[in-house]
Amino acid sequence: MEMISAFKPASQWLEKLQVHGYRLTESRRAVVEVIANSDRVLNAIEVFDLARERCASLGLVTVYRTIAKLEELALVDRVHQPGDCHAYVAAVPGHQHLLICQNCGRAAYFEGDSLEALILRVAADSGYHVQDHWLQLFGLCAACQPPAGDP
Amino acid sequence: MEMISAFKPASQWLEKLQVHGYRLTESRRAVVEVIANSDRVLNAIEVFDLARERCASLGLVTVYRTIAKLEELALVDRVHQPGDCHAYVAAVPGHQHLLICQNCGRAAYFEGDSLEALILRVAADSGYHVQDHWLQLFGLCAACQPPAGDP
DNA sequence: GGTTATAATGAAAACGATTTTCACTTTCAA
DNA sequence: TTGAAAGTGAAAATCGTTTTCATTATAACC
Repeated sequence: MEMISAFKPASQWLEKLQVHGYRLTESRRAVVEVIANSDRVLNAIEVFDLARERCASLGLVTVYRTIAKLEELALVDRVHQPGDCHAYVAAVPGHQHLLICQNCGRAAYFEGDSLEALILRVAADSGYHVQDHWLQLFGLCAACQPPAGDP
Repeated sequence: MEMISAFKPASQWLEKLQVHGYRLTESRRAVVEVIANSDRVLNAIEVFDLARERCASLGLVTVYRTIAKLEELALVDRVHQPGDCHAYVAAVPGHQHLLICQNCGRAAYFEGDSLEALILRVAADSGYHVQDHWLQLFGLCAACQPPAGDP
């Protein structure tokens, strides 16, 4: 199994925005670069703070509006975590399962193909028509784990 | 695989509240009965509306406060869904995977033991120390599916 | 390059869900 | 029965997010 990192060149995102009729602005560029270049989940305020380093006049409203467009174009996924449903990550097409560090927010996607049999079985047993699923793992990334032998 | 329904006698919940030093009041009883007797996910307003049928003077604030206590005692789980992270269901100890109807909110728990191998593999590949996981299936329960042959 | 329609902007106001504050009421142990 | 403390509902405060609106910037067209 390979782990898939979420890095995507911001230029591709900007191009996709343009292709869909959206204009390229300084504010938008700043927001896109922050999210596209991050390997962590970020909420609106975090994006705002990071993006203002590139575009001081940026407003929080524009962060929300840009995130909404990026979600619409499937460039960004909204991430739900215990105690926080307001984070976003760069999406990776076709790999919908996330592994998230509960300390630093670092995120990695992985494939979960072995779920199919389980889902079929649950559908058969329950009578539900299963349309979608979420599998997410939470823990500590390598950098955030306490050194071995610590109390 | 067996499907586990979430029914729990409200009296057990009330007893557990009492054991933990919480007092039994009419408002609290009404909230507890609504959630304990529902097989669907409910948000605060839905609980409020249903519980007021038993306790007309009930305030929305008390709904929130009671839900918080029930979560703390692991009697209720907060449910995250695409587009709504503010629903609650009666918890079932030891079975943490949910199947939720996106039409009526009916919820069932199921076991997902086959996940263990997957989680171990992801942990080994990624270097993460995996502490928790969410597996949720979304779809339509038997009652909410359109009749076969419909367009 | 200049012009122009319109998309995008930020500030302020509005919004909805949740939490806090507070004066009053209820529970329950002594 | 009594009294300390927990619990209550209403109102106000708070938080994150969305809407409104007058202004600015973009990019297609000349």
